[in-house]
Amino acid sequence: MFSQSEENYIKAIYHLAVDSSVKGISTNAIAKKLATKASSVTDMIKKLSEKKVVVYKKYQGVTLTDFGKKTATNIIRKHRLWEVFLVEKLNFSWDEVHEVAEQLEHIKSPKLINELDIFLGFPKRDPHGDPIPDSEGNLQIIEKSLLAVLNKGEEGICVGVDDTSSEFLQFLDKQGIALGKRIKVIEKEPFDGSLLIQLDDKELSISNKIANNLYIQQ
Amino acid sequence: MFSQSEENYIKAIYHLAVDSSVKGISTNAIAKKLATKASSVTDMIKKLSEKKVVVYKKYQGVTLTDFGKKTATNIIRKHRLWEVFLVEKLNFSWDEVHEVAEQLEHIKSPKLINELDIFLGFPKRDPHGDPIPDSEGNLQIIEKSLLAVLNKGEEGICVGVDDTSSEFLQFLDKQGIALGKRIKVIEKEPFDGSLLIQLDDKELSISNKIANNLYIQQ
DNA sequence: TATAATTTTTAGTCATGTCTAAAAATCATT
DNA sequence: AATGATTTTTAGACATGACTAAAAATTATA
Repeated sequence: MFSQSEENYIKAIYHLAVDSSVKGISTNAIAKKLATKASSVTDMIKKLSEKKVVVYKKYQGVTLTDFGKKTATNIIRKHRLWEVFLVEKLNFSWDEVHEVAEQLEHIKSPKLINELDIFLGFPKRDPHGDPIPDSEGNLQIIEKSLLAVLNKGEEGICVGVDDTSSEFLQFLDKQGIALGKRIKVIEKEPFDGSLLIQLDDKELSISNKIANNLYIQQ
Repeated sequence: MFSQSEENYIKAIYHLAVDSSVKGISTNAIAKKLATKASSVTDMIKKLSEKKVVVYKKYQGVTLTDFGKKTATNIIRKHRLWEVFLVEKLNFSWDEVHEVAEQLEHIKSPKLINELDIFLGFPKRDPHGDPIPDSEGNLQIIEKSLLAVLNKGEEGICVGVDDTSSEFLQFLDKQGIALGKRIKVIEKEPFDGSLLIQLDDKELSISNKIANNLYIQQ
């Protein structure tokens, strides 16, 4: 069993490893992600290393063991299932769920999470479009691309977001952009990278920054 | 905001105060309830006293302030709503809910608990028959009596249990005794206080110990 | 390849919440 | 009221997880 603190470190290391694709995750990167100090990270890493969650060599960064990865995906599974519950059953909007799911993900009860999965009908994605690992910790990989890489005339379905800040998610709500929506690139502005897109029956101009935070499945 | 530990102490003091009806709750009683040592209790009590949750005078025991009582009923509200959720939505049996609800009750999110209340249809009782406080912390008092005090020929509806141990609850399940069931006393055995009761269409003999842990509404 | 800059680790401290052992206060008994 | 038993508190220690400041190692730069 892991403490909440340990679980937060495991999750942070997993996420950093996934989207940095570097072997060793640096102490500083973890510290930044968890808004803590590098010295605290070193301490925790030593403990996680003793518990066989990570492989650690001084000054070399850390890597999750298979056991560590499994632990991480289990926490992520819980986090994402709770997010689905909050949005679908308790009327949370997608920008409100994260903070509460951060707490709920630490509840210890295998029965709880499996029954929740059943109750929700085995959802495959969380409200931000991220895949939910199965109870074995397997996570389906989704081929997706940033809206920003589409060329004029191409289109796709909105399947996820990169940035999950409240500001961004509320902006998307306001513009009517949601998971499952079909988006077509009408025009690409070379000057600032902004896009003119078609959404439902209306045309909409969105900045390059927005287009770099929206995932599309073609 | 209170830590989980603080919340557990507040809840323990509240429960002890309710069913002991003595002014000051003793250090030893709290220690026993929380399976901790008296010295730890003294330490925590000092902290809670500084936070205006309890009134404390050395060697005199503690009493919850109004603020403390409100805090306690709020935690109990969360605990019992989660119990309802687990039983009604996630197929938990009433002897399985306590441990998980002990964890869930510490989740901090007013929206979460109010939406959960709505989602469950504003339940008035938890799976053990205990009343659920409203969002103001008000708790309806239910006039109920122990099955053991009924006389021969009297009857009532099962509205709650005193003992909530797995053994007891599983025993009740096995015997077909559940909340809402009508129970009639057919015979009272003076020798050992056991009862012959009518439940549905069958007669059943139960011990005095059982009868002293079942609440009836006449 | 030295030196500077950065990163990482170590050493020591602190807060929380626990414990044991001993001292102090209260309660019970005669 | 005095003695003994019990309860409660105090004092000091420990584990967890955080921090600061300084030392050590690595990386970057000249």
